[in-house]
Amino acid sequence: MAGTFRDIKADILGKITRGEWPPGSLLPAETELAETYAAARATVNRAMRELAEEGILERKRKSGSRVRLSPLRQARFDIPIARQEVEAQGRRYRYALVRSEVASAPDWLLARMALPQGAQVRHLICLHFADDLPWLHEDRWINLDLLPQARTADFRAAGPTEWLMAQIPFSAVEISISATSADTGLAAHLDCAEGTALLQMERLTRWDDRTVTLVRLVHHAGHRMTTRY
Amino acid sequence: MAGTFRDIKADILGKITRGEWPPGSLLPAETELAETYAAARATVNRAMRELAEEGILERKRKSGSRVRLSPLRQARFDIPIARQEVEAQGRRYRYALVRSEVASAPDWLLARMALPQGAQVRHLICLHFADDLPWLHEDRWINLDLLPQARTADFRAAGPTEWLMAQIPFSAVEISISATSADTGLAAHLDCAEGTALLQMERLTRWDDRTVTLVRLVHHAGHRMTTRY
DNA sequence: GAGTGGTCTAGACCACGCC
DNA sequence: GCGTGGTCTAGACCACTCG
Repeated sequence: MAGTFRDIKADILGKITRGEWPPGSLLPAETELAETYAAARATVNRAMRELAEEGILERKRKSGSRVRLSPLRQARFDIPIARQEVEAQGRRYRYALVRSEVASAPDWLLARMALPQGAQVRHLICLHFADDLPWLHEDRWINLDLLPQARTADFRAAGPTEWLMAQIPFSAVEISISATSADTGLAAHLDCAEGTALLQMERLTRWDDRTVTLVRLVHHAGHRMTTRY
Repeated sequence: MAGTFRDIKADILGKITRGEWPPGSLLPAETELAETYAAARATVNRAMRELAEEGILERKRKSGSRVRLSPLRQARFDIPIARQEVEAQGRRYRYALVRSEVASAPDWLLARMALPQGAQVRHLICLHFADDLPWLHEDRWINLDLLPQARTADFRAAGPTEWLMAQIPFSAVEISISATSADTGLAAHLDCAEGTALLQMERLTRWDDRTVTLVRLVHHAGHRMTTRY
C-alpha cells in the first residue's frame, strides 16, 4: 500500500485522527501492519517508533501499541544565542560588557549552584543589542574552581557565551522560564519602566555533575518565544 | 568495539566532547565507521541520525557529517494540561467556569485567528485551582464556524481543554510564551497584586489550515516552566 | 510460556549535491 | 560522475512482560 516509513506513519496518524483507532485503542502488531502495508517490519517499526517519540502512541512489549489517552505533547524551543537570534532578524548585533568582577559567591548562589563555602566566582553583567536597541540582559556567574581560566579571560570584546562554548561545548543544562518584574537596574539597561513584566530564562550548566555556570537572561519588554508543533 | 547503537552514539559523542572531533570537523563516512565499530551501517546510521536530530551533527549527502559549529540545542517542554500538572504535584485539582458567552469576534481576534468579518465565537474564562489556590487562568475563544457544537456545549463541569481534545485530538499548534502584567481581572482571579509579572502562554490551534481556537493561559505568580537537556 | 516490541545484520537501491 | 547519507528488505535473536 505504502512504500516509505513516512507514508506508513501518515496513514497510521490518519486512522487515529479520523477516529478509526480512537484514544486508548490497541493497534495491530508490527508484523501484522507489515503485511498490511506490504513492507518490512523495520519500516513499520520506524514509523511507529517516531509516533511514540512524538507522544501519539504508547508502546510496551507484549501488550502492544496503544493510542495515548491524552496525547502527551511537547514543544521544542530553540535555545537562543543572542547574536544568532538578532542577526536572523536582519538586525545589527552589538555586545557590551557592563560589569565584571571576581568575588566570593553569595549565599543564595552557593545554594543554587551547589558550591562549597567560600567558592570564588566570576560575575558578569552584559547587554546584547539589536540595532542599538536593548535586546537581552545577561547576568552570569562562572564557577572558578571548574573554570579557572575565567578569572583572567577578557569579556570586553565578545560575550561569555561563545567563550564558554569553546571551553565546554557539550554539557547538561537545566532551563527554567519565568516572568520577572523589572527592577531599577533592569529597567535602566533594557530601557523600560520599572515594574514592567519581562520574560526571564535561567540556565544552569553542569559538567561532570558539577555546576559550571548560572545565567539569567532577561529579554526586552514584549519579547516572545514562539514555536509550532 | 561496541554492540549497540547507543554504545556507538556515546562513543562518537565522547570523541566530540573530548575534542578528538572538534566543532566543524568532518567525521568518517558511515561505511568507515561501520568497519571501525564492527557493526552494520544501519546501526551506525541510527546513532548518527539521532546525534543529528539532537543538533550535535550536521549531515549532508555527499559532503558527509560534520560537528556543528555552534551546537544548535533545543529544549523540549511538555505542554501542560492543568489537571495533570496539578495532580502530578500531589495537589487537589479544581476547575471553575468564570464566564461564558457567544459573541461576534472583536477585531483583534479576527486578525489573530484569521476569521471572516462577523464570525461568531464562544468565549470562555476559566480558572484552575491547586488545593483551592489559583493555579491557572484560561481565556479561550472557540471558532463556531468550525466547531458549532461549542455553541451549546456545557463547560460548567469540565474545562474546554478536555472537550476540545475529544473533538480534535490531533492538530497543528502554534505556541508563544511571554510575560504579562496582571490587570485588574487577572489580579483578582489569580490572587496577586495588580502589575505582578506573570508567565503567559498563548496557543493557536489549527485544523485543516483554519484556526479552531485561541487560548491564553496565565499562570499564578512565581510559576516556572522547567526542563533539562 | 508466548507474544510483542527493540535491535542488529548484510545487502541493496536511490537521491542528493559536489566536482 | 560518483561519494555520501536515506531508506528499504528479509531474516534473526533478544528482552520484557502479561497471563
